[in-house]
Amino acid sequence: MPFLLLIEDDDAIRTGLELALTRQGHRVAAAASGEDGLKLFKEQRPDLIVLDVMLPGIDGFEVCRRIRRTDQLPIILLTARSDDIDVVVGLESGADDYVVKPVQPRVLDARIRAVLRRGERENSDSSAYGSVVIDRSAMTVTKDGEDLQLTPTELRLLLELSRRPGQALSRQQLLRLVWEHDYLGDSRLVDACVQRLRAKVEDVPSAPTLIRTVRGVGYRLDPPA
Amino acid sequence: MPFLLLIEDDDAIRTGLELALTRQGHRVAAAASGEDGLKLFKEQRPDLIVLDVMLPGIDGFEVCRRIRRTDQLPIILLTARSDDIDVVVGLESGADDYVVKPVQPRVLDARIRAVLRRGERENSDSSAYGSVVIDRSAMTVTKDGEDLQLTPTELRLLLELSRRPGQALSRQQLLRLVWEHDYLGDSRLVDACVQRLRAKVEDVPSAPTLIRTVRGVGYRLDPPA
DNA sequence: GCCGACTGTCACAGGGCTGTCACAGCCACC
DNA sequence: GGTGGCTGTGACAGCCCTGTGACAGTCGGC
Repeated sequence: MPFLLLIEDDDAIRTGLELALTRQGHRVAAAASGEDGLKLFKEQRPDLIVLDVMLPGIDGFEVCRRIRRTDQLPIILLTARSDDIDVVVGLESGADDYVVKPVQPRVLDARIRAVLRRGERENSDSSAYGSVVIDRSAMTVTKDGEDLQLTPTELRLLLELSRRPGQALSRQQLLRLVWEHDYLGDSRLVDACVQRLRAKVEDVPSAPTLIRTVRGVGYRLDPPA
Repeated sequence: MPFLLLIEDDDAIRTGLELALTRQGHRVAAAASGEDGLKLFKEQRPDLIVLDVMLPGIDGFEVCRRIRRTDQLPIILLTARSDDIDVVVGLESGADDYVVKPVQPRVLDARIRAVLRRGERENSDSSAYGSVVIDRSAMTVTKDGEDLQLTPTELRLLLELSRRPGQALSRQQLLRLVWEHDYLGDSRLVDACVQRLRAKVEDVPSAPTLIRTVRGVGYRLDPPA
């Protein structure tokens, strides 16, 4: 049974979600502030954290960053504002997913299960996307059983994308993850690498089904149907 | 029935994993610190160790190194941080596998069984890679039945590679495993030894099929098809 | 349908990575 | 002390990778 920590200052929402998530088969601990949340996190070591962004005192982003300094457990951000700024800041502070309030408990539940499943897959050595199989320990990628000769950068790009299947990653994020650069002027660096990767990985590179473009954001690796 | 030693300081995680692993048919001993773990290891001689990295006092890497000085039993590292640094340091300190927390018990169970299976194969006195046969008890390597006169370093390199067939090992890792050095400047040490080994082992040294180069990473011994 | 913004594509030059080799120190063994 | 084999080093060359910038193509909003 997954053990969740819910950090949310609004009493009504917190109590409601706590009840709903418990009913859906999770074990739930709850905190009403960032400080309490961090304390509870250290004491109880949950499997996953659901974290409100707007908190009195330490805000959600900061809580997220502090946890990320030492731990890698999944974090889902809960935000009342749906604008893209929050999403980007949130993901960059290390969250795995975000959900916009008001949220239906079963939507949140679905996200929770998805993120936990993703974690399980990451722990496995190889993952398959259609005919493409990524073997993390051999550091090889095969398609229909044949070895794809990926270059180091292409491989790193694919590995980072595959760590977050279904999640859109901005060029900025990819630049940080794959190239360890901070600033991407308006160069086509990421696009060019994606193009090269597609040429090797996709059946029809001009109509990609694995590595999808998310217009205005970046790219996303689609999980198998 | 496999006998495991679990070394983990967090009471909740330790108890939880102990219970889960017992249910999955393992016999489990548990320790809450590196010191206790080493003591228990010497007393009880488990088949495999599951070892947390972040421990008070002696940390997991150090525990791993100390055990490796005398013993070759499989060790699985448990780490909260998923960044590559830890993974690399972990494998260099002699671990056989690592798992990122939070971990689902059945994922850990799968890893344990995989590592044990691999161990069985390794402990068998000889393994064959195509026409090349490694005889561990005689410490000889033959090709098409003829004895290959490998030098000590070449032999150690081949043995380390063959401990993890199909897994890419970085130059850094190989340096630690084979030479017990810490720093590889930009010397060609590993490459040179690989070259010499290939000259003796491969059919066509310029087109190696056994010891493959993993560009940007290092080398990998390909298991027979 | 038009326009602007965004993305795909490509060729090229520079550079990083690896394979290769000769050589010198070192060690063990005579 | 001599000898021979083993090993690490550094230089070098070649190849492949990679980032860039220009341009074309595409998408979405109006």
